[in-house]
Amino acid sequence: MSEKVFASAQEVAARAGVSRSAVSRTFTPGASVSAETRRRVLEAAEALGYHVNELARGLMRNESGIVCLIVSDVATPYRSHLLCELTLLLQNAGKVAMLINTDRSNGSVDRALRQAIRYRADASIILSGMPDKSIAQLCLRSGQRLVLINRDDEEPGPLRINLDDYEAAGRIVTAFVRAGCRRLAFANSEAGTPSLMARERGFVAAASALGIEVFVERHGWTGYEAGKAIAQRMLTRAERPDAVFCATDLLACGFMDTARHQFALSVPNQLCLAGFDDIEQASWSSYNLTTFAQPVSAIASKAVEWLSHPQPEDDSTSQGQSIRLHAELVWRGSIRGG
Amino acid sequence: MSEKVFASAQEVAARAGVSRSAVSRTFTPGASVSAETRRRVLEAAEALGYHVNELARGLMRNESGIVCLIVSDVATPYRSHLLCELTLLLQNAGKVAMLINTDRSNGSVDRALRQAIRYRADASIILSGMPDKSIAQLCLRSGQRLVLINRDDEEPGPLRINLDDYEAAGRIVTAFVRAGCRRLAFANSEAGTPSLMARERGFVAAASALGIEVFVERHGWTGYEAGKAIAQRMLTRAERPDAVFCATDLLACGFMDTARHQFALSVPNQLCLAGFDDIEQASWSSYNLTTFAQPVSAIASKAVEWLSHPQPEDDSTSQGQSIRLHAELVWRGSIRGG
DNA sequence: CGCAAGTTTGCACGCGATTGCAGAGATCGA
DNA sequence: TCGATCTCTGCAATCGCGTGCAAACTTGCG
Repeated sequence: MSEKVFASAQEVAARAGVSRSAVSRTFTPGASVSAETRRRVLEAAEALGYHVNELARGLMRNESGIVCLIVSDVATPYRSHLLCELTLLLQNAGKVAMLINTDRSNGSVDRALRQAIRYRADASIILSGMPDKSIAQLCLRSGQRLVLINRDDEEPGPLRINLDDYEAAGRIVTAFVRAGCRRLAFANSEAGTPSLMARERGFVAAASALGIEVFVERHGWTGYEAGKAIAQRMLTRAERPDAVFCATDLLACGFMDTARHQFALSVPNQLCLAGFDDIEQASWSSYNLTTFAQPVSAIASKAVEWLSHPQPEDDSTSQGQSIRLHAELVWRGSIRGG
Repeated sequence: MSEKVFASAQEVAARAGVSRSAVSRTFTPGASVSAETRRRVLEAAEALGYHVNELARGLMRNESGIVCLIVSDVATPYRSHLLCELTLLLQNAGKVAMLINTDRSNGSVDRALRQAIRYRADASIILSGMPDKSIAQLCLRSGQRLVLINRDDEEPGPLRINLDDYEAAGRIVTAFVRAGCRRLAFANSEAGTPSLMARERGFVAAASALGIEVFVERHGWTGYEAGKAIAQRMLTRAERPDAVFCATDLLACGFMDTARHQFALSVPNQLCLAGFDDIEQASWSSYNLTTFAQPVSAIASKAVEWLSHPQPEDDSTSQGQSIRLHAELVWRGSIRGG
């Protein structure tokens, strides 16, 4: 890694018999170079195996082309799906994605953002966890764009993309009731992220409006295992629920498996279930889960679009923009009727 | 992105009343600075919100700290798991991961590697797809480390990490036969990657050694849907197989679902199944799939270890190293007996 | 106190690029 | 033929940092 290995613009210039500036201009779209010069430069570059050094370019331009993706639980279906979509769009926009994996410990998002700053990332997209306000401020002050996905929050400055979690949760109550269910329950994790809590509140509120009280259980992390554990508890209660809304598809899968294989309950005949995210597994025929679809592509494209276009921040306070997307109900077979 | 926003080492030096070199040395581990100077520098840095510019540093050091991860099908369980593990280890090693998604475009691995070169990545880890030989050569010549995971290939130079796919496939034949199965089949995708083909060859060979002919079907991409489609075809044949080895867990899940829900077959009573990868879903109780575990952590740590340590390339020909890891059979409930 | 050895520190150069500025040609109309 | 205008091109400054080298300072010991 120590010996010099790459041809520099200098050497290309020498070989092509032009100045270094000419080389630079050849590789800068929209710069003024004559066709002849350009040809000779390209030829020399090819011969020498020249590749623009983005580090140096970023240094001068004050724009690295790097976008940081800050995310925990990368291996989770929903997260990896979003990640996939984002990287694809970023690449198309001529940016490059730097992936920072945060665990759930606190302070790890801050470390990630600091890393982003050190590489002078043009922007950061936060898929999980919340940055400390001071760090977020630092990012913003330093001209870095910040996008928060599904982290509803009043932090000023960044772009915030959220779903209508609250309303969606209300809609599923209707579906449950229409299916004849009366003993409603909500399965949540202890994570307590804004979107999860919004789903819970929306569900409870809508049920309450119909005079139904919801049994809420929060347990563990937002995964399959937690779903099993919650089912374990809920289904052994005297007053067993006949409809459960799980805050997440993973929870729902775990719940359904335990309900069927351990309690021999038939879904949806004896128990109605719904989830949220519409991960791939929800459509697998073993689950066939009715759920809400995260508009992953829309989320990703909104984010990238906002990063690419010098967004209209003429808005006086530069208070940041907030986008609210719709989570569509995907009707499958885990609720009666339909 | 245009106005200058960050404090430079220069300004920190001024505020601390020292030279710029002192600042630089303070942030360079192992450099010679007195405790007093260091303190004043750190204080000034804190006050000014100074953060080392890794772009500039990388420029000087000829070592960016960037490692490129080149991968397709990011949203797939196995890939995202590996990705997760890799980024975590890279971060611990003080490197940073640049994610390049090679979906939906051909020649994209080459473009990706070129991108890696332009950012002067210290190394690239290729999880999918094969680079053009000439590009790979370019990477190597330019001092970039190259790691190929599960792309068995005789390309010289890089580190190659592979599993004992061939032997593993042989072991599952034994298990099937012991369970009393005689009509063996192999479900593969058309992808034809080295590891998939090795599994197929190993399976066919081991069966053939026992005088059993294997029915092989290749179809579609390596996912759930392909598994369903293959099951559809295989199970409508006159001579229906009683044991199927799927090249991938995703294929196996699709296969199992179709076998059960559409052909009303009982697994493992009427049909034995096995997969490969040990994705999370394989352990879900709806599938409870017997499969081979990819040693994901081991793969990741081998890769990162090799990148971090100036590996012993004193090996005369610098022919590249090849690591072969063991895929352990995880026995669950989709094969009779055990 | 004097000198050798060791520790810090500052200077100045280089890394590989972009870009404002001004000069050199080229084109064109009168 | 002569400016005037326009297109190219090279010069040199700059971005933020690392590091060899030599000067300055500190320390220890006789």
